[in-house]
Amino acid sequence: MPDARRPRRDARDNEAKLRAAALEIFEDKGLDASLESIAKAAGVSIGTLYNRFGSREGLIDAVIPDIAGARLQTLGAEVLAQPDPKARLETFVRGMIALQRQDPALNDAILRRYPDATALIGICDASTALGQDLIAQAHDAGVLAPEFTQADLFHLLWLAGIASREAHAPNGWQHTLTRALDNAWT
Amino acid sequence: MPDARRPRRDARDNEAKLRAAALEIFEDKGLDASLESIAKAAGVSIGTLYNRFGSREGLIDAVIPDIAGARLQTLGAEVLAQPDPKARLETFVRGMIALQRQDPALNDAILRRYPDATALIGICDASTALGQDLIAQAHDAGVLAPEFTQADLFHLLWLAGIASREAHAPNGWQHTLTRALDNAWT
DNA sequence: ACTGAAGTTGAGGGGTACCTCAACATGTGA
DNA sequence: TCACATGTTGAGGTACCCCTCAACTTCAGT
Repeated sequence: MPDARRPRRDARDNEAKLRAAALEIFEDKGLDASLESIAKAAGVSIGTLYNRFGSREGLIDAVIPDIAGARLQTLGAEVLAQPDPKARLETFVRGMIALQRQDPALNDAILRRYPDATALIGICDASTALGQDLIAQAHDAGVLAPEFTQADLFHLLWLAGIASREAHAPNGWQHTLTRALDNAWT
Repeated sequence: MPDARRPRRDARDNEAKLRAAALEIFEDKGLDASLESIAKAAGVSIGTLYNRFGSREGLIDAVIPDIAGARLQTLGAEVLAQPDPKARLETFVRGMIALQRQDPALNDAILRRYPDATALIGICDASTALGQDLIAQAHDAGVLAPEFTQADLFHLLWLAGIASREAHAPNGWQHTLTRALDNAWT
């Protein structure tokens, strides 16, 4: 009787191949990339993808939280390295927009397009919490207008997210969004 | 021999039914609505739709320019009724955003998602030209920061457009965008 | 080597949408 | 009335994509 607890080696190999292919394709095309294209890129059948990960959300959660967590942690460190609340909030906003622009997968994550990818959502919630902290600190320091709330921050990043998703996006919209932030400092 | 120049009555009737259905569905779902759903709503086969209009662009051009032209003309009149360049530009921006929000078809038009719908594009170009005039007048009057260019106006309205297209859009993003405009007055 | 559990496969059923075209229907002038 | 130009129809081909499952293959313990 085979050991019921360890997966077979071919299963582990296929899982690894699928993870690698999924990471590449998700980062290139976004989290709504065709699962069949991922299976094909992994050199494995679509049935195996479903065997290993169960669903798109399962695959997302197996692949994206690591990279998303690392990126957000890096940004968090940059933010904390700033000398004052204003610089911290500004670094956070610009950093988030940059992440959204350069990585369709992370952008979809931040937009919460797959709410059932619970591990990923958890990481995004952490970044939202960081944003709220930074808003509160800026308010406490008196450098941010009281009318600029966490909802405004949310809308700013949400706009950046959907703008980033547009294939034929014009350049320069970031300027328009950060202008909105510029207007909020006291 | 039948008169070669006048279409048959059933053809005209079907065309009218298709126009009515297309207008309703385009305004409800946007210009990318399923053509089959339009044919079905018109009580006509999909083949007839293609017979009468040739393509999605043909149907769009047969149906949308009228309504789009009327709406933009109304907005233009409102704009001209304003007493000063600043109020005119602000009325224009808020009016455009309102149009984009309330009518998915007009929004798709303004985003130029169907560049081959030439009649419609012509009308949108006219509204762009109006925007440019208003920017220039505001600059001349010295009420608008020189750094706020027509490109900024374009980005503002483009962001409003793509935000309006999101089905699960949060409310309040308009505030974020108009904050960007607020920041541009001298 | 053998065997049974574990794993893989990919055709196939379901769905959406586009567009075509051969067969059929009808309006209209003579 | 009738012929035929004009017009309608919708099944069917194409192209995506999702997800399943019965048949097949392979791993690994004995």
